[in-house]
Amino acid sequence: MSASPSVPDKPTLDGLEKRWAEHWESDRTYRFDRSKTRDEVYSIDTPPPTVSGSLHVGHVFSYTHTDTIARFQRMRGREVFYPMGWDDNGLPTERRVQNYFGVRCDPTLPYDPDFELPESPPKEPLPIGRKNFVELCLRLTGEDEKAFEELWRRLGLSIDWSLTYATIDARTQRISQTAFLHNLARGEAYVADAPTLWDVDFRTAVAQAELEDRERPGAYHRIRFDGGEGGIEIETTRPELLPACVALVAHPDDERYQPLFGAAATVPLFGTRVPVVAHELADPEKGSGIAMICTFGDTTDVTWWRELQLETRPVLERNGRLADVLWGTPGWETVDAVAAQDAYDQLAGLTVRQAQNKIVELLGADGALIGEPSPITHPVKFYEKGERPLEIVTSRQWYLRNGGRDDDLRQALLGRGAELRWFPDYMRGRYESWVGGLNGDWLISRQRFFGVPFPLWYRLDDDGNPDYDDPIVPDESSLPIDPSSDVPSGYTGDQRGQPGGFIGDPDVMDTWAASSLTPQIATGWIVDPDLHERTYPMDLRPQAHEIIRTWLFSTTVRAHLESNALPWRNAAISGWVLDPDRKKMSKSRGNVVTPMAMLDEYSSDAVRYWAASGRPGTDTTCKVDQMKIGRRLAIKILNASKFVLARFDDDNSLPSLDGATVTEALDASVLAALADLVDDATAAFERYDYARALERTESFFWRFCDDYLELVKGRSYGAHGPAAQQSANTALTASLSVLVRLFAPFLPFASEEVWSWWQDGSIHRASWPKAGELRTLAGDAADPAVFHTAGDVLSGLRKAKSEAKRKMRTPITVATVTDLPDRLAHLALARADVCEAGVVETLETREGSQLAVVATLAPEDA
RNA sequence: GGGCCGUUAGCUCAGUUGGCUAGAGCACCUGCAUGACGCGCAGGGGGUCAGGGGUUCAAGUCCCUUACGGCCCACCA
Repeated sequence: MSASPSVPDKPTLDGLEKRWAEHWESDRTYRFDRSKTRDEVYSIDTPPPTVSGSLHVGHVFSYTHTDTIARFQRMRGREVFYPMGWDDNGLPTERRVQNYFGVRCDPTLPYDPDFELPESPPKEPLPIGRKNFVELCLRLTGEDEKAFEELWRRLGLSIDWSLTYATIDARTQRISQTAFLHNLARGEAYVADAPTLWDVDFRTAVAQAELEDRERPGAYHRIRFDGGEGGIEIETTRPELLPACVALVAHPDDERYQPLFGAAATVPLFGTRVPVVAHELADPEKGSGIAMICTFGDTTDVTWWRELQLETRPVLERNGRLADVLWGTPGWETVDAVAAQDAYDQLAGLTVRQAQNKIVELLGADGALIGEPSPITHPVKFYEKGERPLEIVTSRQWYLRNGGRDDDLRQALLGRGAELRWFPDYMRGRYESWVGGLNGDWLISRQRFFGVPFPLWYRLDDDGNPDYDDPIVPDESSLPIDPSSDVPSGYTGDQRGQPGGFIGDPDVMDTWAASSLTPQIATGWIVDPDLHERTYPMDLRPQAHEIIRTWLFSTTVRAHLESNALPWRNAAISGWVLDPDRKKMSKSRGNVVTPMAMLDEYSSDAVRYWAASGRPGTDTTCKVDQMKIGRRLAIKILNASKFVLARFDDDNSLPSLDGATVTEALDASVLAALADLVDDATAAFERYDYARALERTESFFWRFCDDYLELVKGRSYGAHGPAAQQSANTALTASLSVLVRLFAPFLPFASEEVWSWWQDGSIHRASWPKAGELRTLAGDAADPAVFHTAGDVLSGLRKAKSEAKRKMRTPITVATVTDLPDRLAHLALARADVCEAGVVETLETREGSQLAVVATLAPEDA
């Protein structure tokens, strides 16, 4: 502590971010000390933001929450391991690269090391090889990542930037491929040729976790099949799949259809003979009570097809159009191949939507359509990033066991959810309902390009057909590899694609398959065992609630399979930021404010204040009012600190707190109240309730300024002699030190600024305040009630002046305070300060049932 | 269909084991140049704690129920 603080004449928030961000960087304030051992470390599994565009205010919100926790733990003495990652692989980046550069990936093309982009983007997308495409992805994400880092530094995240990773970098690829090969060796990863949900625009399979329902218009079409007595009428929303019909199904107990079970019906237009079957998933209440099963209209069709062992008649191609079909050939038997072909040829090549219109026309002409289609709206499954409804196609895909088809594993993973500490606790329910509702294993392969390749090759037989059952696996020490350019040992490059040679697996892993390993990636599993040992398993997974079913669950799966343990102990789930007010989104006020613009306008501390006011797990609206309040709070801290410190100069130096005592009851009281605050804020932080810690601290701080500073102002300048002055100054400096440290996790810039006026080193490496030390300084007799009572009485005195519309320094000739005896006793202990602050000449007290203040003001004159 | 969260002042929200007369900020109104702060200070008005029922000496707080808002899961012919 320096003897005379250097306080600026006009404290300001302007320029603090830039100045302190540079200091923290050059001083390595947030650099992780890797000599620390696991028990001394607090490690955070930072969510890697998707790098495909820009960060929005929602990112600022949740990353601030984590940063307050990081700063709290650092001040408590833990060595905080707080890396940043970039989620740059995956579809969003691919889509952006295609649009930005005017290219498309054609994985059959070879790598062109001399490739250069044309001067201007070509009209037709330029086909380029996978490696060239990936290089463009890296170029674009590299630029975004720079902008992201700048924003995070400006916001004041206490990240150690030397630890940054990306989900496409070599380390991630090596770890992802290694983990996959372990899964494969243990039988947890397997390949299957099966119906899967398919996005026809992205032309890739998608996983259950990436689905969402959207309400879409549709229509029930009532269609008559020949069969039974007078035909069988079904209702369907997908008449275009009629050529793919393989059976009709009704509930086994449905008396209307029991006579038909085992009989055959004839599909209109196409003349296919299909069986009538029974299954309990058929709902007698729905439609006509009997449904057609197609390969495949929805996931229930898949269930029926599998459980009833029905035929397969796929009509949909992977591009979402109806395939060519030769009727009368095996699998496409019909009572009239010419008529079937005639009808079908009008559908082939059409999109689903076009085919639906056409078939309605054909059915109408045929007489098989009963009545008009009746419009409905119904939920339809979409890929969360997709634009057209998902279809179901049969394809060869990699799966990872996640409990969806194995109850023992499902129970084990539910157990992991129970073991994890959730903040807020009710978020655990989302995990449980998701795991409980899984209906299949995790489909991890994607027919895309910018991702981690499957590290596998397949042998080609003499006819050039691949053997998928016995892949060629690389040595782990050679990872990462790209099977589309690397060659398996024992082969030469010119054997690629040749009979007797090999091919590489063409797919990449789902983006979640890489990001499910962030705890391993961040801590250097297999690539940096020393770091891993010091930081894993991690302490905290902070994330938003909508990715519990994806990121949180998949990370739990990977750690459970690899290490048979949780990857972290705590999960802090943050809410979302809602649009400020849709109605007010007018052009006048430039509604879509970028985070950087908000930081510019209100200051980083102000924006952090808004973010930290959002309680854990709670969705919060983006309120600039709240930022203004934060800005005022930060300015108030500067000014109050200036007030406290400005009285100390070379002649009147800062009191040392070592061995100091306070002699005045009011001073002891405020320190005791402050000790309670420290307990409260610490307990709140320990349960990840940063919002409560902030609210309590803020609330105390305003009362501290309004009441305590006013009460001791005169005394601290010597109005009651040197001993009383010393007591005030000791309490003032101790309080300031504690309050600024309590604010440090929230307002890192203003608190660091204030700290620098009178302390050495960064406040962010200073120790978190200790209630016990405050209580020792306050002494055993200290009672927070003295401060509270004195403040209440002072308010009463002010009220008298305010109601008389007189200035606050107006003298009061006689003040009479009525109150309960014990409160009068408290008042007596602070009597001189109350009179000083209220400018009271004579103070009389009377016992009563509650506080009342009557004041006679000095006459008004010139 | 199953479950979770919420509903407190005009607005945004505190109110943790039930306990004096339900709080804060914003907005509004009235004042005030005061040894830091006018981006300030002092004060004021404003609430049937969503509705109903119950437990209790005592309920914003616990239980039941209804309504509304949001979310998760399941179903989706």
